[in-house]
Amino acid sequence: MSTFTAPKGIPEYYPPRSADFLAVRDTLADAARRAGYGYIELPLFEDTGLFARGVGESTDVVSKEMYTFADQGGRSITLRPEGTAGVIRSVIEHGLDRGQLPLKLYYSGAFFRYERPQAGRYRQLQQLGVEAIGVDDPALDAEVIAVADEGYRRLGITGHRIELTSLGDADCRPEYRAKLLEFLRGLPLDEPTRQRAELNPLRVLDDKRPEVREMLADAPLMADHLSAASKEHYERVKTHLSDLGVAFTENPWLVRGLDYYTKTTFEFVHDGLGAQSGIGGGGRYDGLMAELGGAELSGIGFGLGLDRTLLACEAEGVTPAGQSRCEVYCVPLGEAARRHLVRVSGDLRKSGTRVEVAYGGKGLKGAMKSADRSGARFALVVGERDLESGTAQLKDLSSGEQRTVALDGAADEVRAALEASP
RNA sequence: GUGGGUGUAGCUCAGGCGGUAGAGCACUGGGUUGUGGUCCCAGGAGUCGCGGGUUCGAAUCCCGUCACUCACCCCA
Repeated sequence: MSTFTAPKGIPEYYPPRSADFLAVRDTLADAARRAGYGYIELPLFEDTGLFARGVGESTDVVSKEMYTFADQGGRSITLRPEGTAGVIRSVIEHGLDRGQLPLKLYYSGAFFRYERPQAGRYRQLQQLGVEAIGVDDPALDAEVIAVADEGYRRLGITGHRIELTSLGDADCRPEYRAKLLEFLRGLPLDEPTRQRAELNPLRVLDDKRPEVREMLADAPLMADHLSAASKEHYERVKTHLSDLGVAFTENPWLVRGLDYYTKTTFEFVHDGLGAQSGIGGGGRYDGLMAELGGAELSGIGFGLGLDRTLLACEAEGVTPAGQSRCEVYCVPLGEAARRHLVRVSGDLRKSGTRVEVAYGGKGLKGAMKSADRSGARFALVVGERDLESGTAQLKDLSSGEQRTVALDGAADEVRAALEASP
């Protein structure tokens, strides 16, 4: 065992798996870009107050899961536990909402939560998120959900499902919330759950313990208490999703851990990751912008867990990283041959060909083995006899066929061979 | 914060009635003086998590400790 180990609960990705991880990020980002979302790069840490205010003091995330510390100047700093608060802060700070709306942004990177790690749950997690700000149009809600669905589709996974509900708005939520709280107070709940109910009764609905679920069977649901406007909004989201061909299931028990969500709320779930089945989630937030000192604008967005999405891919046997790392593997025998092949490899790379060279004192047999493992389609071999005749051996690694080509035109021969057999 | 499981080679693991370690994969070399994928042979590689105890002797039994892991709460 080495002297130093990685901090607890942090996944590390290295070859070959890191290629799939990168492909997950790239593919999901591509889906966002194709729908018109522009990239925003944000700090990994913010003023602690931003999350306390934006995410909500009553959430577990803020109350017990934040990495908070004082910097050299005595400021209270927190490693970001989620993405939306930072995006909104930046939008307000730079007046990004003063142009055409909706403002459509996406971000990707690391987030931090101090929790006990388990399968698919890490202290440093990777997310890709999207925010569409300034327009409260149900069609936009549908677009956001469709972007995630499209990303998953492009990755090649099929085992995910979309759970959808509405959390209501400022007109109907308070009334429902009071009703739910009243119901919960009549239940023989344990003390921590009781406290959670007082803080935010909605979150109790998410409890997974069977005995609690049983007690909750007759709980009042938001879906039955939506205002006319909220209901209309929700119905139109569903209609647009159907028009987009995005399948979803309604789950009236769905609640989210972050306080700012209103109206449309959704979660992407996948079986086969272990107990943590959520691979992404999001929703609309009506009051967040104003809460953080901005205009009275609503927004909608999602956060997709890259680590968990990779696990989902692996559970389905999907490998997002398509192309092999190498197309041509150069095998020089001796220093003189190496000099020629290094030159050829440079030539090939300049034209965009993925090429590797056998370095060090590797024997021919060992070099050919490396060629095989590299996934290359061709090996280009140059030895003493080739140098004398100014030739190289171009071998097709799948068929085993080998032919002699001129060393001078080797790069062109390789390019032609790659074109001829795609 | 609570509960279960596991710590032996780079990786996945076997061994475990106490007698100072094994397999497969990977890596290196050879069988093939210049040709990979299959096969055969050989090689390098481990303070058996750490500390203490019992014992002539501990990877094995006992105690402690740390780490990892799964699950609860909660979340991506």
